[in-house]
Amino acid sequence: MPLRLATWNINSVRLRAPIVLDLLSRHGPDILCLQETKSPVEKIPAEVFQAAGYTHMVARGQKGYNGVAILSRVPLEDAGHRDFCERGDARHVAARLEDGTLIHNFYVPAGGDEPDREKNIKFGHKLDFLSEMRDWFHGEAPKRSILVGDLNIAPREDDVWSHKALLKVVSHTPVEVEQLATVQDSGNWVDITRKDIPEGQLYSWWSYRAKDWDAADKGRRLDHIWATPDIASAAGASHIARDVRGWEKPSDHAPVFATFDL
DNA sequence: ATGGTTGTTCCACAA
Repeated sequence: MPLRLATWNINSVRLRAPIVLDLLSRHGPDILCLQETKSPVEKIPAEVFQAAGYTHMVARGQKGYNGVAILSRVPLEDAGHRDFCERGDARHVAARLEDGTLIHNFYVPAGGDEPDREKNIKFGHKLDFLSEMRDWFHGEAPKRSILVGDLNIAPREDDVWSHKALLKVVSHTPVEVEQLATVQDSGNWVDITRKDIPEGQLYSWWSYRAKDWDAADKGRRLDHIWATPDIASAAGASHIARDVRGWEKPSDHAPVFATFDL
């Protein structure tokens, strides 16, 4: 059975419930992982998604910031979460499918503006979060696992509109790119999007601040789908739905898709 | 070098 999976930083699930429904009806993923829901779990309009066939939800939330949720039309169970950096932030949740496949949904800290942990504690928090991910996966040796989310790092030169212009911009600095590589190595994670689309510019986020995001096209690939090697070969059909960035009242992120023949 | 936009909450802050 092919499993169609999507990840999308929704930037308020309550405000954007209508376009979540549009995405579900037009693209019909089996599982949709959301980040920046910005809502306590009990205030997520789960009944609206249930009515559309997405009868399962695993989520963590808090008031105003962060928040992650997994909506599914196939059965899955809550597989817990980890409180990275012990701040009580809702930035990770995991779910297990009936066949045992584990799905991690992450919202990595954005890291502020200044890429220097001495001057900017948010950047330090981002690096510490990534170190904890690395150490955790190093100990876990994940199997049959999928990791998705807004990792807030665009690792490759062709994951940003200008490598040179962004070398000192948080999300594409060498220290972050190296740190993300250590996370990837620690779990033997395969970048599924780039396995399927190895060549060319690829973005999943465009700032709200650009006056014409589509024409300027100053994007970054911040949203990722990874998998462990035992199921990476079963993955395909990767796609970033760029057009969604142009919908009514859009998120600044576009959803990323992949299919797994599990 | 600067300012540009959006969302939530409370009278800023985070992205």
